[in-house]
Amino acid sequence: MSFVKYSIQVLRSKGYKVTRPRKEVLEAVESATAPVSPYDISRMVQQQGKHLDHVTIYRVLDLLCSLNLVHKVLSRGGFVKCGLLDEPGCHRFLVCRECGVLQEFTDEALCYQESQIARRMGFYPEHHLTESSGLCQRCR
Amino acid sequence: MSFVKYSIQVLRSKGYKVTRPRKEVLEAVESATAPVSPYDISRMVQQQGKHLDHVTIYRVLDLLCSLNLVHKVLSRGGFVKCGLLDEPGCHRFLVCRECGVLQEFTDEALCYQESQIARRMGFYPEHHLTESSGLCQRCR
DNA sequence: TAGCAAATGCAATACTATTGCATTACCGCA
DNA sequence: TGCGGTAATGCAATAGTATTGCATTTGCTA
Repeated sequence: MSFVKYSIQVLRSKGYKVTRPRKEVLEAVESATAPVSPYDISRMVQQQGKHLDHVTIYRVLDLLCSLNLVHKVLSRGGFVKCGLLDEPGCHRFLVCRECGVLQEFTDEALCYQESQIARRMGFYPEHHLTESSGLCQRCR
Repeated sequence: MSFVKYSIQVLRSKGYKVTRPRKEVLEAVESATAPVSPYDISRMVQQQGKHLDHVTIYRVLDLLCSLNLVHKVLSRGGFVKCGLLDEPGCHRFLVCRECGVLQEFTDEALCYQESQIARRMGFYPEHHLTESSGLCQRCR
């Protein structure tokens, strides 16, 4: 099932309305390989002759993040669709510093070790943020 | 040796001038346990009856980052002094979501594993960004 | 299809970040 | 210690990013 369709299902199942703005944000994120900012999305929508207020885009992205349908990539200041919709746990990213292309993966062992170290230091971890920057195969 | 003194040494050794603004930014960062933003620093300096232009603060922080004397903590949008000045390699952070207090550590094994996985996925990693959020002992 | 609550759009505003250029002040050298 | 050259700063202007409150619209249920 496509990212957009799956997301719409999730929205409905949680009681959120499926609106035109939400669908368009989903489609914009779906079509992107690299992280896109709220204003990127605004421009993408405009290029199709439509319009979305940027405030709406911010709010939609917030919601999608809270539902784990998209991730915020801090090192890029942008958002990507979640590439592992069915896999829970800690998601990690490889981001190409040249083209911004993104690959997503999880690794339970790594996540476990990280938590162990944190706890040994008296810290109670809830969420790990991991973004590796470097070069993708193409840009190399 | 204190963070400020060490940093001044590094600045000199690389041919950078040791100026009043640079010293004040270093002192502000030194005194903070949680990440501080450029404008935070601006306010801290003002509370001492002094003044620094925010543009200068941005530039100083850029420089200090490039010298690995401070780190930018993306999940907080702020900067902290490097807590492991003598240890090279990949630095990781535990950030308390309540009070923002930060602990820094490195772990070669983790870093190595991360790189291995990345390479197996056709990616050439250069830098790992890891920030775990959760609760510190006090806030728990 | 009518009504309600959720969601959007708009306006205003605050915060964050960057650039170019004139002026200042740090540092090496006499 | 004082001077000159250059790196660094401050200022002004501007662009980009993010948030809030409120009136209006729209999706969804009955």
